[in-house]
Amino acid sequence: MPKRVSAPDYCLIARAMDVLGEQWSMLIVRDTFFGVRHFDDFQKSLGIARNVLATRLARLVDEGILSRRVSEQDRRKVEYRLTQKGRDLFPVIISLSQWGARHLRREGELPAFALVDREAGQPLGPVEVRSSDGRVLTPFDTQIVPASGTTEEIRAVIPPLRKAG
Amino acid sequence: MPKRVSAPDYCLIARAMDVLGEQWSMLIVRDTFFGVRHFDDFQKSLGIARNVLATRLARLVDEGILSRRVSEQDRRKVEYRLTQKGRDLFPVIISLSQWGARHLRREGELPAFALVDREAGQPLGPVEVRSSDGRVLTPFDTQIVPASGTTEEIRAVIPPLRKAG
DNA sequence: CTTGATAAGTTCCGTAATGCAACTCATATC
DNA sequence: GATATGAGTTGCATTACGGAACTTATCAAG
Repeated sequence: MPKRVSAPDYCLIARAMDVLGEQWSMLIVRDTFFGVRHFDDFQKSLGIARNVLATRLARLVDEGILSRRVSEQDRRKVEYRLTQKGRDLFPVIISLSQWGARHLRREGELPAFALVDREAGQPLGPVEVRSSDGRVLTPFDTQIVPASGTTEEIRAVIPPLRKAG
Repeated sequence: MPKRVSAPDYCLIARAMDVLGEQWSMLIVRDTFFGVRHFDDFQKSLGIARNVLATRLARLVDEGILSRRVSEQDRRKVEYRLTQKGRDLFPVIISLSQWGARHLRREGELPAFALVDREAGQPLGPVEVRSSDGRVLTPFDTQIVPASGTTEEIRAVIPPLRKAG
């Protein structure tokens, strides 16, 4: 019975982090995006303890992010794959990786691998937050509102963020 | 001296999760996006233990994601704010929240709050991964390549992902 | 200028999670 | 049959977390 991190009752980010915020979970998902399928490969790729890996994989399967199936060709092997729910984490993984590339790269360091668009063979564009009509938004361009309000009510509720800081 | 989760030496996602994968860190960042500034407010909002909160805030400041300054008006108060590095997590936070909205909402459940575009008062569009020329990409439309290769070399390196599964 | 309240942490300690190595168990290979 | 492989378990030492009480600095009131 794993300890749950927060009170994920109201906020969807909290609820998402309840699963993905467990140590190693996001990196296991990343590995599956990059084609890792098998227990021992995850273990070697991440250097994670085997018991913890077993716990994490079970949870990710339980949450419907990964599927688990025994290989037909070799019934010793178990294959973990992303479900659609798991694949929908694509923007999360890519935006994390792009944030890392912008802010965590040591001076002069070049990445060993890149993810490219298969069609053009080009690097991906930056993942951006947009309005429903396509304008790129910064945090300052957004505000939180009670979800039940109408648009008119909405604009009055929360004072604009100030850029001070 | 906090324990570091993985070997964050090569992969930028691993390095990002070295900070943000610590329990609570992402939720602290989320709170700052939504205007939380003060120690006790984080504590009440998250229900986190005070010692752990102190550790997390110190680490986030140390990593340059949050800034810490003593209030001019009341020198008892300390203000934590997002730095530019922290604000650049916007797409990560929003894509996480959208993933949660798609996959973690209980039946019939409506969110209490929504983030809207300030100008139009409308909900945000979905955060998407795009090619450099703007096409929306799924995981199947991408592949990993050694970063030093040319475009021509690149396309031969890794066999296309199969949609089987 | 003492008293009381507030804000931001710290300290202490019991409980829970992690890391590590060795072990099991089923299946495949020689 | 003997050995190897893959996917986990088990047991135990180490580390991190949760909770409550405590400290320190500052402010506001009388």
